[in-house]
Amino acid sequence: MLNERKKKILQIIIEDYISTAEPVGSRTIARKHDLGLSPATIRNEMSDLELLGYLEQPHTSAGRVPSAQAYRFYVDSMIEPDTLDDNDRTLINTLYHEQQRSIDDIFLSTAKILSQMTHNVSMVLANQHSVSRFCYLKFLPLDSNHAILCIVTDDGNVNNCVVEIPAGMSVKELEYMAGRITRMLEGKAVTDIDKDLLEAVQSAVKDDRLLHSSLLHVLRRMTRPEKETFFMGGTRQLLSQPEFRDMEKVKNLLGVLEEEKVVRNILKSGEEGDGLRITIGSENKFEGIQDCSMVQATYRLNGKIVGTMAVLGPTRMQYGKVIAVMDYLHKYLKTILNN
Amino acid sequence: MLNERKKKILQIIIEDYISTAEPVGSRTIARKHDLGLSPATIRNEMSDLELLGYLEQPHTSAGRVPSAQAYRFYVDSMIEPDTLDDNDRTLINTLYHEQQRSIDDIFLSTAKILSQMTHNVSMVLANQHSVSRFCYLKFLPLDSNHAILCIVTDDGNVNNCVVEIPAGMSVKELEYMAGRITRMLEGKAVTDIDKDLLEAVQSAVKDDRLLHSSLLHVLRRMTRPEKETFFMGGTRQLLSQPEFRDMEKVKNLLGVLEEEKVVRNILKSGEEGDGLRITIGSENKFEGIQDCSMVQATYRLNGKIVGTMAVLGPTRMQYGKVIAVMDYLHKYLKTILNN
DNA sequence: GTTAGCACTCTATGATAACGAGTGCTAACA
DNA sequence: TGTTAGCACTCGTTATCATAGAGTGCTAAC
Repeated sequence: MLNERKKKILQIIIEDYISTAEPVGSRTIARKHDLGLSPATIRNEMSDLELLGYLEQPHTSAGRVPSAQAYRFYVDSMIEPDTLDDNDRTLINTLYHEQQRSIDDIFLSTAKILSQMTHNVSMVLANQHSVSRFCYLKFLPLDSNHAILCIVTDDGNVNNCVVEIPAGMSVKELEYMAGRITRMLEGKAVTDIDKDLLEAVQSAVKDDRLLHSSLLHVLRRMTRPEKETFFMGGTRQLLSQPEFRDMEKVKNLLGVLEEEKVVRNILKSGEEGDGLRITIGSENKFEGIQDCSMVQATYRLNGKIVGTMAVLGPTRMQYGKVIAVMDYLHKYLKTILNN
Repeated sequence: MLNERKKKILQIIIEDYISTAEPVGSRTIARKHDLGLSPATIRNEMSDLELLGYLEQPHTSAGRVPSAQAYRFYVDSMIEPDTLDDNDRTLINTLYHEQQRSIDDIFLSTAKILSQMTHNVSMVLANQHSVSRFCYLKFLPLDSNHAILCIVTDDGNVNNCVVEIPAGMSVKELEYMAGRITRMLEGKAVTDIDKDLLEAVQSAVKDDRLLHSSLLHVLRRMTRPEKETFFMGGTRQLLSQPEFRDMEKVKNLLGVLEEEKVVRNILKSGEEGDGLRITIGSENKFEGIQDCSMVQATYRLNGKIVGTMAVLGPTRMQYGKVIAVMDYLHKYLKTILNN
């Protein structure tokens, strides 16, 4: 375990590096902070810290830079979340009140705030349907041989699909079939679709193949991940970060971020954890973002995931600030979502 | 008017610059192309072309670079669209057949192809509803005091919104009201909503304010631009272009592209023109993309706009190739959309 | 255990020179 | 009169070199 002095020095190095992006040297530390220690002493401590794996040297005559291990230690045991100052708070409030028509607008604002305040890429994934339940299935007439298959959920959503009315089938029969299927699905959560249920439904319409495939199509669409709204913003902010002065790095990262499916997966995989989840550098399993850090928060309503948001940036990230902003947004979202 | 020789030389310079991104000098031209002219003669012609506004010199001892005016002339009077080679054709076919479930998938593929084949940013805006017409309005029951207001259009779409059932209103009354409104809207195109119509509808429900505002909300949502699906891709490709080696430029452009609304506007404003529309450099009215060129194609079905796609890149763009790809995609989309 | 001192390392910076591609001009040529 | 060879000149790029500055590690003294 590190003694107090080593801890203190490590913390100074990390925080200095986070704010300047320059390797930190012993002289600088001695000058800037009144530790009552000479550069030489600090040098010795730094040498130890390097051996222990907390620091790295870009080259012999540069200062030292925190390792991923150092950030992990920092985040786990010595970080104290910033408190947002008044500027930040009013900025958040302004951005939120710009327009707050739909849920989507709210999440869009959230993403904007996140990237604007942390100068990193922000991502928000909102799973609006995770808590909804089936109400009933109904056919709405369209023209002489088409109808609209509608599945209504208790949150008031209508999932629909045009179907061809099987030749020789009367409206009555169609209604009867809708009633049968309704009874099977009624009250079930959309996330609870499973093989058994699908098979049961299949049996109810097995005499008509077209109808069956349409029905499955709607059911599947209701639960498939693309149904979740997704926002991302702030790629521009990244370019201002000194670590991305190298074009190759930017290209790599943008390549990943451009693939919406990949990003969705990254977010999905981080949902399991409860509350805040911080992934540093190579702790991340996904290719292309392994020299980045990610701070992710998942929101639950009655235990079910309703959304997740994340900030992605260089490992040299203002963890304290990011955590503070996320905390604040969390509370905000909670009250909004409860209405 | 330029004489043939000047034209020829201008064309060589433009095409050379497009492929190399380096200023073109008289010696290079003489060496690469067998014009039967010495560098000195070419130099004289280039000097003339510069005076006429077709060429620019980055600095005295560099070669010359085509001006926006030159590109305009090139595009208007001397370009011959490339023909796609077999590689390109099979690449397109492969990408299209990856998955073609929904209309959205098709447009997504289109955007991907565009950016991949032209190495530029691609944007696609699909207005799926522009040709649809009202069928009827219906209330679906939800719970004891809520219903779902549904507006069905003849393309089989259901636009819905949860409404509170006014206290003391019976199901019968609700159905009667739905009937009245249906008769007003029946057969009208969604794009034909105007003030008069809205006022007429208002009178039908004026005794209930909540219902009225919900109804307006749905009607408005059906026509508002955000309803149009939008895709963009290929920002990564841009970074490979030598003109974007300068970080500031990249930041500016990304800043614009990140604002989905702005990009939608840019696309919208180019829809008026028929067929292909090419905007070069400062011909573009939008800030931030004024040193870019844009090639845009708008698709119509029965005279109504159903979608528009565009390629955005540096003014030094392979216009011939871009046009060829767009032409090919146009035909492809036409046949698909007709089903 | 702490610190001053010193030699050493390595990057960044700036100056200088050489190079090369290109231009414009002039004079000669067909 | 249009074309071309020749030449001086310009200017960005590249290479080389010296220097300054920040930092390190080690040793010896406090």
